[in-house]
Amino acid sequence: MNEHTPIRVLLVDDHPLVRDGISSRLQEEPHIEVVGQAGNGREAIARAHELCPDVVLMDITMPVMDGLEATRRFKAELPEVRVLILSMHDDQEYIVKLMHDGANGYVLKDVSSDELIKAIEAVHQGSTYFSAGASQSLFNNFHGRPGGHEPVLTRREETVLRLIAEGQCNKDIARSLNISVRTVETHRQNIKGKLDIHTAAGLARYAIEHKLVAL
Amino acid sequence: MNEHTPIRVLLVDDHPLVRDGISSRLQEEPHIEVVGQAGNGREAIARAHELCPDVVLMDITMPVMDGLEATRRFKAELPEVRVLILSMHDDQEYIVKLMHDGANGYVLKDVSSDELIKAIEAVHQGSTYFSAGASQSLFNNFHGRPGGHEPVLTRREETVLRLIAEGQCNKDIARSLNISVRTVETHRQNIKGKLDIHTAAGLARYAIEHKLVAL
DNA sequence: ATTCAACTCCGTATTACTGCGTATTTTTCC
DNA sequence: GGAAAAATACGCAGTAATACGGAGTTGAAT
Repeated sequence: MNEHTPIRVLLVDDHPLVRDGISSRLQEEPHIEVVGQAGNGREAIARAHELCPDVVLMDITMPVMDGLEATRRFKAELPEVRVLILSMHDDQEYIVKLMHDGANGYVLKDVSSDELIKAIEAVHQGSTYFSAGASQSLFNNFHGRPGGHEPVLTRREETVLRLIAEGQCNKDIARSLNISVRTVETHRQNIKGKLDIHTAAGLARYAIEHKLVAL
Repeated sequence: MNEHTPIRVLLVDDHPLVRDGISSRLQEEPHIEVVGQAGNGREAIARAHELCPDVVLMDITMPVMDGLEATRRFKAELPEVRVLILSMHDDQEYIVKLMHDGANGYVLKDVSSDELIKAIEAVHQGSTYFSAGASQSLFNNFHGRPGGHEPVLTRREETVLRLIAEGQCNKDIARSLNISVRTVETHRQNIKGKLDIHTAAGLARYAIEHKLVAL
């Protein structure tokens, strides 16, 4: 990297304390300059237009506009800006979506600040950076199970699962979907078989975890 | 506060990056010294025994041992240590529980680092500190509903609910808690009565919604 | 036209859970 | 120390869900 012009970083996280902290740590590095901060995606884009940062270090979960949407906007409006995602969640689904939307790297919040700095340098140079946990996830997802070990539910099964997770009993579900209770039972059985989950509560948990239902 | 002996702070958060950041920021204050860090509650207690910090700055959600349990342990084993909770969630239930367990303050992660420093100073002096959002919550909780329309589960019921939401069946729960299946059934019954929820899936949903279980 | 997966429905036997009741022992609190 | 709340335990009739099994229909693949 160029020692004479520091890497200009825009910090985006909805927690000022976390921003302040990371900012404070990054300022210790002479070749990195935190040129601004933002508390959500919309702010981030506005500030980026003013500040022309090299790298945007962005959290995913934020109010107003989250990291996913913001990444899309960045790639549309300011494609020259490198987007480095900083997330708490080692979540394949997120990672895949984000990379698809043009993010240049993904770093878990449980890395050291040294590794974060390496990541910033890497994406600034044009590389793509994944922290250890994240790349592991991706690898598993793409290569580990070609057929997809993730049991995939059919559309109908997913619908039924959603209703179960909403707290409806089989009778209610049958009425909702205009099918017989027996059919609902069969779906339920098949779902449990596929997911290897054997209680209704477990199914609800699964559904929420996989974002089939909102809370 | 005494300018000659800095406030000794132990930083507890499961994200090294967040720890590093906050640590870096706190070190800028001459009257505060970060004497150590820990990644979960158990580590925190071990380190506290070695380091004798004045203030423990602790996250709630952590692996191995979370902030709630850790706070209880601190108050039992090291009552002279002041515990300042640092949380992302402006959640009445958490706050009430924590204060009951002896925490000395509660700061949301969306405060500025300046306010965090004030909070550390306050609890070190023996005061109790709430960040703006948190105290607002408490106020609402105590005054808004005198009778308390929110159905409150007992500790045991909460435990049972947690296990249900984790997908265990009554038999498993009974074994886990060393009580009879009938008793679990009774708890389940009482929980459903209090919450007016009538399916296991609904209970799981409730538990997740109210952060009794992690996903 | 055949094949396949998804969706639908059912029988039977078993197990799990519900709803309602009661009762004893701890804990907690004043 | 005594009242109140919580936790524990049990009975029992009834309902819901599970775990097996089998089977007919439909629509898309092509």
